[in-house]
Amino acid sequence: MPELPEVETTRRGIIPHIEGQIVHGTAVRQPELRWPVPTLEHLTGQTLRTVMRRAKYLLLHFDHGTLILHLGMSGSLRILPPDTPPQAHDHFDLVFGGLCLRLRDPRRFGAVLWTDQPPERHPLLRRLGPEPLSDTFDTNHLYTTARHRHIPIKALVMDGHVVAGVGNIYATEALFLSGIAPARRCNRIARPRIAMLVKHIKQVLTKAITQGGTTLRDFQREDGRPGYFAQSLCIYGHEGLPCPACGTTLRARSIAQRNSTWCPHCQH
DNA sequence: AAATTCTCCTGAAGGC
DNA sequence: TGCCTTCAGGAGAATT
Repeated sequence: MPELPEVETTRRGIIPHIEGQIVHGTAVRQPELRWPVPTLEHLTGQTLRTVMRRAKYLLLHFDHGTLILHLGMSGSLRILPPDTPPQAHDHFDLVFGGLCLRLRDPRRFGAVLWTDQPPERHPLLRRLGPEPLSDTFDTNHLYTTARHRHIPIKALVMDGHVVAGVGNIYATEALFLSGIAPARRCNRIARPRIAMLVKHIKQVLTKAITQGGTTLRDFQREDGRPGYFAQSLCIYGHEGLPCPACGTTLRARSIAQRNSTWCPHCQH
């Protein structure tokens, strides 16, 4: 499932192919994604200036507005020859000279939206928390937020309004590396431990980006390759297997509607 | 206000 | 072998 590192990997993969290119055409085969896909004929003839990322949203900037893409649970973007026949779940194309940017999303939790406003003002982006890899996401921010909340720390870290783009995989890993149990109430964690958590969130996201993200099932890079961070995961999806640190059998339960793996010996 | 539950969808896995 | 049921999962919307 695409989380921040997968989206960033996708961004870096597509940039060399499409930045500065002129849109020759668009195709919408499935307009019913998470929200209806708008008509995009007005993009024809427009130059794609830059591709940015905010949380798990990709922002394709044109002179008159921004195309906002979200990969949802199962989405991926591919760079393909323009005459490549679409397959099932290939919902959306942006055709440039000599290549095609194609969105595939079997579960259709993804989104394609257009805004002619600065994207940071868009309702979906306006209330997002700081980027986890930016300096504004620091111990102070997470600790002061955590002090006033009464939810499990894992739910707090996965709340995009607290910190943007940390999903289930990387929250699970960062909590393990920090020795904090995912179900622990976030206002009952001492500041030095929150500092460790901030450090490990940045560390695990950064490392995952260098590996091209995590491919569990669906995720593909723009050229069809998988990401290779799955082999670096310490405990995500490893319930029933021994903890890599102490050998205790890893357990899993649902926290805030998300499956959560943890080591009952290492994490408190 | 904050916390919790509901919802969208498909493919995979499990049961019989 | 095959059909039916169950469920994961991002995140906004609805509800408490």
